[in-house]
Amino acid sequence: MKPAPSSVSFPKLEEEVLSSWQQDRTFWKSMDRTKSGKPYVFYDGPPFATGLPHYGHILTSYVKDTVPRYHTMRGRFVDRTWGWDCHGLPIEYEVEKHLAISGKAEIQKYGIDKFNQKCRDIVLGYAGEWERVITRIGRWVDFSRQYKTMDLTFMESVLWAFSEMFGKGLVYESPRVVAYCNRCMTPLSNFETGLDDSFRERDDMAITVRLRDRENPQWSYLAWTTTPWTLPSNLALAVNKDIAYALVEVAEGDLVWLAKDRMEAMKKFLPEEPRIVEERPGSGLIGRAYEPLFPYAKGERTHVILEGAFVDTSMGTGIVHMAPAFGEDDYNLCTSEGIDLFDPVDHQGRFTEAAPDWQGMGVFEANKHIARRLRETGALFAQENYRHKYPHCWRCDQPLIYRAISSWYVRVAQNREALLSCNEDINWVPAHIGQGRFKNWIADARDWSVSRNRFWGTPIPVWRCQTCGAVEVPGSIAELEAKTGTQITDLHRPFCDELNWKCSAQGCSGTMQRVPEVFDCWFESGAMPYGQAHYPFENKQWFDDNYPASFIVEYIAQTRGWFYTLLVEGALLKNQTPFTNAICHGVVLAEDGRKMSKRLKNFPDPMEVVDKHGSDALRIYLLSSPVVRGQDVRFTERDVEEAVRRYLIPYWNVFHFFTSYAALAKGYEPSLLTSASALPDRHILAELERLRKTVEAHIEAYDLPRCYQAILEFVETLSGWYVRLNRSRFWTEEVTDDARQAFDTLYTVLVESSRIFAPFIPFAMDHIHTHLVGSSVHLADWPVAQPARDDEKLTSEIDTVRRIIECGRSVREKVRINLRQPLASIMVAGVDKASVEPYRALIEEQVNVKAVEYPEDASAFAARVVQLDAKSLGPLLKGAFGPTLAAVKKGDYAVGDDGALTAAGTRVEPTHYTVAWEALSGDVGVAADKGVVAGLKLTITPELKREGAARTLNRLIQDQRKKLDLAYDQRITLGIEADGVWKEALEAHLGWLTEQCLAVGVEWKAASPQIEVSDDNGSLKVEIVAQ
RNA sequence: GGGCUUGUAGCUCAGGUGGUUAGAGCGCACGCCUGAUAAGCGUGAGGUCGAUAGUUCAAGUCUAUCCAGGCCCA
Repeated sequence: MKPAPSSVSFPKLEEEVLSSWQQDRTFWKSMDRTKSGKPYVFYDGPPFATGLPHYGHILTSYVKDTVPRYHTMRGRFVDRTWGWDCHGLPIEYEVEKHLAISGKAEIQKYGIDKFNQKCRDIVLGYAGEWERVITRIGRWVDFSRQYKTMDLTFMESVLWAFSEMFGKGLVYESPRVVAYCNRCMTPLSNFETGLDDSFRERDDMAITVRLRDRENPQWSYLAWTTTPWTLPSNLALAVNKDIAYALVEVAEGDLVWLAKDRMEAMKKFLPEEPRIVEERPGSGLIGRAYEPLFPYAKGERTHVILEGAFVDTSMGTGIVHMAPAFGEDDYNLCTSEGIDLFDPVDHQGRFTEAAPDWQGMGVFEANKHIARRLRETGALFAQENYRHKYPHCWRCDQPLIYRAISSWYVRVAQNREALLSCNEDINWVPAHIGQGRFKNWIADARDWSVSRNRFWGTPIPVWRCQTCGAVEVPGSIAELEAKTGTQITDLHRPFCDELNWKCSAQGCSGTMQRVPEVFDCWFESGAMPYGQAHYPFENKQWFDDNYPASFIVEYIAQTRGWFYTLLVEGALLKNQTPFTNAICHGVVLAEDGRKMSKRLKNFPDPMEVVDKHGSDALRIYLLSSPVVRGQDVRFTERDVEEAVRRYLIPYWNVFHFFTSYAALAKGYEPSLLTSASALPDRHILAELERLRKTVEAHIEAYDLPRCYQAILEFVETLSGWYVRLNRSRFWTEEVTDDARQAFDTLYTVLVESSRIFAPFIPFAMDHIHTHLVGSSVHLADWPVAQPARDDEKLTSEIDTVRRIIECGRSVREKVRINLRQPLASIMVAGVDKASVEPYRALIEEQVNVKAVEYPEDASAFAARVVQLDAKSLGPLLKGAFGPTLAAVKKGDYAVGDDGALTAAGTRVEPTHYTVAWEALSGDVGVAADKGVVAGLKLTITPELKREGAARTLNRLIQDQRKKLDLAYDQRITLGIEADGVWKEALEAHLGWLTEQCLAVGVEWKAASPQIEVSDDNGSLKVEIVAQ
């Protein structure tokens, strides 16, 4: 056994372990040795490679590494392939920036083929950086078999998924109101409009218009809007049936309706003392028809008052103008009422010939012209400036509009029950996600718009006959090739757009042409289980055998993202949840509690933290924090350092201790043992067994913080208790039976605990395990259960002994009697003598007392306290329990001959109380801890005083030896001049002292002393001469 | 406005099924260096458990309301 260095740089150690992993192909070996094991399937959500990995990715990666490492050690085959998300607007935006172009028109002018090629060129731009970072932090994942969402095989599986859904009648095309950028000529996803800064203050013109009732020319309805340009598209008004509306006289014979609650807000446009002619609830207005403001829109059921539950009185007039082409509520309400859209605005946001008065005019420009026209016709009731938050395009900064755009939908809403039932099969960590946020989200899931009017993505595989409108949705490349007779090597636009074939409808000679849209990249990530396996074109059996996955992990926002899209596609395609366990982690915030921001530089670079403290420390810090329970965490470098100090260093020191002394012990060859006979050895093995059980239970429940807590407690017991107390057993060159057992015990504990720690602290544990055993810990099996090591009695006895010792230390600290000063005895109460007695010598040594006593009558240092058994007595006594407890606490009770206790007039049977002890208050010589009371006899007899002085003298000499830089085995002679207690101490303990400090001779003269003391003990001079 | 979530020591956090005296680390104070470890060890001070009301013999824990923060939805 080679001795390990006493200290180590963990980042450097990690680099060495990394290179050994690389050299020995350790990851591949671990896959190889489990390849016949039962698969443990985990799905890896693909990230975009357009930016560098940040703490969130690193956190997710740690979880994605730790859990599979554990299951690998349990013999499961955990395939881990990397994936990349390649498609979508973020990539397109990067390319637009790069090419200095913006918007669909410019992209089309530039050429879709060239544009998409650029996307392909940059999409893996940071892939190398990612691989470097992921590798450095110690995540094992196969980069050589990575899947990409832009692979032909992946895209084919996406086609299959969509076509499958189409075949089940789960797909339809429909307009929907979305945020739209006139300049980029594309809708924006809610992800994009949700970006910081996209909602900004903007001043708009808010106008209130009057719309005249068709039957009663005296009546008008007041409607308020901040988008006058939508008024030419007005098709209806909406009121809330429960709100009170007032008919107010504004001039002779001129009556207007508005919500009564809004009169105050509108008062400057109303007469000073408005006369309410009539009041009605909204239900009394529903169905009335009014005169259109503009003559453009024609329709049968248009220009009537509808009921809108969304109408409230927080702004406007309580009567809402409905332009179904330009508002979500408007659209939903009007379509449900059978009113068709009227959309006189083109893709660039300009009025078309459908609104001839404004044709060619941009909508924002049109606002003031429309207002002027309305003023001229008398329809303008009021006009104000209105400052509000308004969404802007995050790319070109133009204000967005809301408009109905045709889109392809997956029917989610009508399948909510299926989603909910799938959700019941998922174990969520934390559990509230599954019953709260996620469940609520799917409980009112809406149909999912899966198409985007863009370029870089998997094409929506819908071909439509240009003549008769027939639709075909091919679900495979083979099908497409058969129809077109061309070989397909790329499905991206524009190649897929060029694929046509003759319509097969009877009597139709039209051409089947693909619709222009591509998929929302979320549809592709939700199809990841199929795409990565190229299901069902390949790996069909494997997939069917291994669906659903056991485990996935992502951050909490993905309840609306990947968690959701996976579930939707799994439920619709497989009628089964795609994953059965999900860890939902929180967000890593900056130390100041805000989001991490590169601009603010409020966080340290992750790789610098890794270089400084190591990846193990970062992993420990993150995975032991509440962030893996779905809460947010404020990143603190201090706490990463703390992980090094609390976990790594103490464990390393134990390792160093073992290897150093094992190297000195002649002929010692370490071997693993299953059990030991010596008490301390049995104890630490019992603790080891408990550790294994605890960690196993928690990791199986996907509770990572509790695993780390168990690890920490074990490290503390091993280092602070077992090694500290058993050191002397290892100081031997001769390997006695006891020494061998101590060595083998510690060896066993180190080997097995390093295996238990391995998934959680993979670098350091591999180094240590390899040093001890000669092979990687990640190629080892998880330790098997050792029920024989279990010993609850022993562990609880040791707990008591530790308490006694701590009480002793506490007393000494309080009364300022140094541990070097021996005392006569420690008196103990509140413990079972028989279970403590075996540890008598240990207590005496640790507390530095001559005896341990268990006085029959402990009243000298401890007070009797009766402890009522609240759990059994409470329900029995009910209301009498409180007073009884209070009386007992005051000491106001009596115990009868039969052992029954009476307090506050209540009789308590002996089975309902126990007697414990607490420290006698005011006695400084006593300390108590959880029922254990210990008192020290503080009287220092002259004899004890001499012994204490001798020990102090020894310390002084040893101190001086060190100052003189003497070797451990350097012999010395002492020159001493002493009087008082010092002298007495020397007389009594000279033999002991010379032995302790390796003195071969003593002279009672100190000509040039290095030590000079003068205190209560007298005066002392000591001279040390090396021999 | 609705949903979820958090509120426990100066700071960061633990606290199955209600039970008498609420725990840990950091920080702070004090003490301890010859035998694995000063990147260490020990001891101690520090808390009306966000507020109020309720249920109960008994509430940090259960219920309701409110206050404050976070995330999401509208």
